[in-house]
Amino acid sequence: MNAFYPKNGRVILHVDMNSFYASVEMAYDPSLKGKPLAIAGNPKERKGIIVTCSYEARSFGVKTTMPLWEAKKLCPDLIIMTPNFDRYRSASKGMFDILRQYSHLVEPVSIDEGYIDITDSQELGTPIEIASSIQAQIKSQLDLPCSIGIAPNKFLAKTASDMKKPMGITVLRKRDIPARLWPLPVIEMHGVGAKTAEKLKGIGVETCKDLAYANDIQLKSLLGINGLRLKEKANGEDKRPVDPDSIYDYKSVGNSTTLPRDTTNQNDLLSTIDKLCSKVSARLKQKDVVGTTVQIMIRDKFRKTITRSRKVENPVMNKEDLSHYARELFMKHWNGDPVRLLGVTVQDLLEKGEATEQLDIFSYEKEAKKEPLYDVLSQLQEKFGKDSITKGVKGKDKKPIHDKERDTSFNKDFLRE
DNA sequence: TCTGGGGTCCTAGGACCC
DNA sequence: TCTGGGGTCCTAGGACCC
Repeated sequence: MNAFYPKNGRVILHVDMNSFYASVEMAYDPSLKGKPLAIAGNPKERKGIIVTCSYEARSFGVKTTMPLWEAKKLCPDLIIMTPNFDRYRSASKGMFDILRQYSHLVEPVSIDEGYIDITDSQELGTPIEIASSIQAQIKSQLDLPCSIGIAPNKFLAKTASDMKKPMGITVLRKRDIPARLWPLPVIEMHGVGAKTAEKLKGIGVETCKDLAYANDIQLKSLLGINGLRLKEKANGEDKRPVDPDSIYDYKSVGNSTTLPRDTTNQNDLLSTIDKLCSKVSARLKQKDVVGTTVQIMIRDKFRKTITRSRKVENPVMNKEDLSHYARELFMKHWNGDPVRLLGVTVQDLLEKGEATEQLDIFSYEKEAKKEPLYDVLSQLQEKFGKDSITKGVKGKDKKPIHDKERDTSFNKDFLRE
């Protein structure tokens, strides 16, 4: 029995890579080390915002999501690179491979951060020894810095990893909460943004301590179920398990793009929709999933954004079907104003195997008639009623799609750190 | 001369059903 | 002749995160 582990309860680490994209570029080209570096999109395509920047750049006041021109004003010597996602994905895989050497309970939450449940890893050392070893290994093998939080649950571990950057290791125990969590303003909490912080201020809640003692009824009416969850977290309570399979549980797959300039040209807009559909379709195929809801997104020059979606009778995966629905939605809902951004997303995903299984009982018709599946299905729907066909592929009959054969590589394609 | 792109989760109203 | 109380599904929007 290791005295550093609790008799009951868990030990969770949260590993957070420091300014990940910028650090990967520095590892790739060490001459960049020590210099103000930013990863940003191309301003000529109106994508010139800072995605990540090095600590040297941050010392000039450069921040994530800041427009490039503003960053340059603050830091004229800023080195700017466009993202190399393949490098980041590969570094990410290396990082998670290292984490899995310490426990099989590793849950990636984004390309550059994840949780590890080391409750049953006592033979490897104390929690601090394990964290130090992970940090040292990531540094020596990948030349990348990270911060690690050690705590009895995910929320506290995440909070702890934020407390010391870069290359920090921070323990946050239950008994540390009054001194270390409660003084923080609520906006520092994971899950509290500007809007929620403003609402909370309205009922006199400004610090995490205020939140920890806030009135349940008031919180519920102000923020819904999330208000009560936030209060639990402010009290250091969080029962969510570390789930290694959560990355296989896709809810939606989508792509969007800001156009080089606002346009009302219908041909250009439709061909952009087609391109987005091709990308989404390729990703659906790669994940081997289909979806039953198609959604488009249209943003205008005032950045006002609308989404329009429809449930489709038959699961879509290929780009022709997807384009058909996406174009239809666009033509039905576009008001003719100049468009800044377009997006296409497929939701209500199912494993492809499962969806075809549901349809297999009708396959003799498909074979006999040699017609596209959707035509056959619409006929069957007329014959048997809508429910007889659609029930099996939607709603509660659907199984979550994480029962896949385990692929240990990190394959959720996040774009940002 | 501004504000990207990938997601998740929650809410709320209306349709519809029993 | 004026109307309840469940529930689910669909759609749209919003808050938040990295």
